[in-house]
Amino acid sequence: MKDLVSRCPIEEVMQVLSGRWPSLLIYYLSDGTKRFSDLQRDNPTISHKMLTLELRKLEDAGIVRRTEFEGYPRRVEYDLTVDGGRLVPLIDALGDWWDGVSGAADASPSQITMI
Amino acid sequence: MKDLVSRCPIEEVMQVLSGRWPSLLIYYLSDGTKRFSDLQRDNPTISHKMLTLELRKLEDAGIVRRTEFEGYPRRVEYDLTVDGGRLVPLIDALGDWWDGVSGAADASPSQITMI
DNA sequence: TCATGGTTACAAAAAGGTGCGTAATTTACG
DNA sequence: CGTAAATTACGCACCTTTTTGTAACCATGA
Repeated sequence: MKDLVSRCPIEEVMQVLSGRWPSLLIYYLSDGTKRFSDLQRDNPTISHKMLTLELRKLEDAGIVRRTEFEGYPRRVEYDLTVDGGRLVPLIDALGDWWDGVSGAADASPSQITMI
Repeated sequence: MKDLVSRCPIEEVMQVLSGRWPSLLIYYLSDGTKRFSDLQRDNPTISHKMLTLELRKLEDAGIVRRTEFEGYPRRVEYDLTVDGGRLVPLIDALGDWWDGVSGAADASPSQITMI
């Protein structure tokens, strides 16, 4: 994990968090341990391919822990690592920030200023 | 701006911040007002096209303000809006979090637990 | 003609969806 | 009793869609 190549940590985090799913999966997992099928139910529009790929990516980044149990049918559980847990409030803060962004700001669209 | 469709603010922010460039551009702009060509210099690997597209997206999101000046050759300045400025510490926090993520965590890769 | 900040059209690359196959055991059925 | 189906979490191949890169073109006025 954390084998991304970049000088800038911000560039690296965004590499992990970019896209539609990572933050959502982290959000759902902040709820507690989930199985693959739980996450599928939580988000019905994600394909099973994407779900595995994204979970793998989050695991590699050290955000999610994957635990496989012996038995049949197969059982795999996912939960946030400690680091992953620490990420949650930061993502929440982004959501709050967005809520605070003035939607009425389009009062000044690309103005032309002369000097 | 802010005409994204989603119930979840987190999904919406990520729609804006996802990708390689948004956070970088915000970072460079947190430095102060920049011109198009300054941003090109700041990030030599972004294509001309991407730079305009990304700046446009950030402008639409209310993060970046674009100001066009009369004169020749043409002059356009970009800077962060107040909202954009408030976003900077949040992005920084993500970077700091990433720095703190234990890279040694691959000690426990996809363990198999039996019951 | 140059520089600045774009736009547009086309091509390449990356992301994403769909459907099939698989493992190993239990349950269901004739 | 023999066997077929169901179950869960994927991997893989193929195909479509989206994103991004490349390059060319445009306007301005000194």
